[in-house]
Amino acid sequence: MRQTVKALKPMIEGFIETNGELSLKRTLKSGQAFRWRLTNDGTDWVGVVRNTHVVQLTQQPDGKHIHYRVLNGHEDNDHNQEIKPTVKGRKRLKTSDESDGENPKDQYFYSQLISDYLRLDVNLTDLYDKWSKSDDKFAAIAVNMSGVRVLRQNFAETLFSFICSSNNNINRIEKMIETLCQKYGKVLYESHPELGTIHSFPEITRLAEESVEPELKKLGFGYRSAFIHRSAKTICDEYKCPEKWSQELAQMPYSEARQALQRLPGVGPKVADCIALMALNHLESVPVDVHVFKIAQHMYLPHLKKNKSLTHKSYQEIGDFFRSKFGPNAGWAQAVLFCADLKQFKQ
DNA sequence: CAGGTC
DNA sequence: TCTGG
Repeated sequence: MRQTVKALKPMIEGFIETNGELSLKRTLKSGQAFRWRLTNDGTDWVGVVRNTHVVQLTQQPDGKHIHYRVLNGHEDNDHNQEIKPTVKGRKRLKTSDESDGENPKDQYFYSQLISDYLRLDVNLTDLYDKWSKSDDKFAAIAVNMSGVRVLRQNFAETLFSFICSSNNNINRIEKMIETLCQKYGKVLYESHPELGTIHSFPEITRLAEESVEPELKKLGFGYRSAFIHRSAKTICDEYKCPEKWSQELAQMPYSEARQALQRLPGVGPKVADCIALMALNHLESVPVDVHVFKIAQHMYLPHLKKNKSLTHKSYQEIGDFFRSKFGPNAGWAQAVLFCADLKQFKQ
């Protein structure tokens, strides 16, 4: 019964093996996702996976496992019909009164969900080795920058998050996205002791409503207010089913997807590349921001030092250089170098 | 000046 | 160019 499930507040948790190939801090707090928060005196990360599941992740002392806990129930969960709240203790054995197969099935579902989000299927050791062999500079940086992963994120959240990112800093981007979720998202989890009520990211159809632009202006979104509303409206008008469109963009060749994305207001080359890399599985996409521009100038392409700012031509040149150096997953290599360049990860 | 875009 | 440090 649904009421029973709600009342019992199912607690699903377990461990996922990472083979030492995941740094939660470097992955969740390196500016690709903006909604993960450190809680419990700096030990646990809390965020939203697949825009439905409020998940708490903890890096284990052995460095080779993460513990996960799904904090919210199963309202609006269309993946499973009914899940019995059988998991309480860690690695608890099944008791005789529990029906066979239910508990492992749930754990499998959630560990798969989280592993998919973190792209744990990708062997990061192999990638780091390959990139280090083809570039000494990368190798020198990578030894102190292990476990940087490119997340597999939602399309809509990535799109509107990076529209907000233009000419902006990470702190303010996080605040703006939180505002979007609180104002237009649905409640996923109520009254977290440190984070308060946790909301989903808004539906595109919600952001397409006429009232959104003036409301966002009032909330301090500046010129991004119009970009957000007009992009949402364009998607709803032209593509009807946003989910289907994102699947089509993922199927297209990278350059075509990039071109299609740039038809949206507020989406230029850099934002389009972020979406392609983080939400459409186009791992050859190399978003070139000021950080990557400086990295390219100092480490690889010294002739660009004469350029004061990024031009269309130098943008293309840097992306092509990364792809020629690091291959089909160049965007991921860029993410590692970018992470190393952020203030918070220096030394 | 901050992870650009029109 | 919006806006906050």
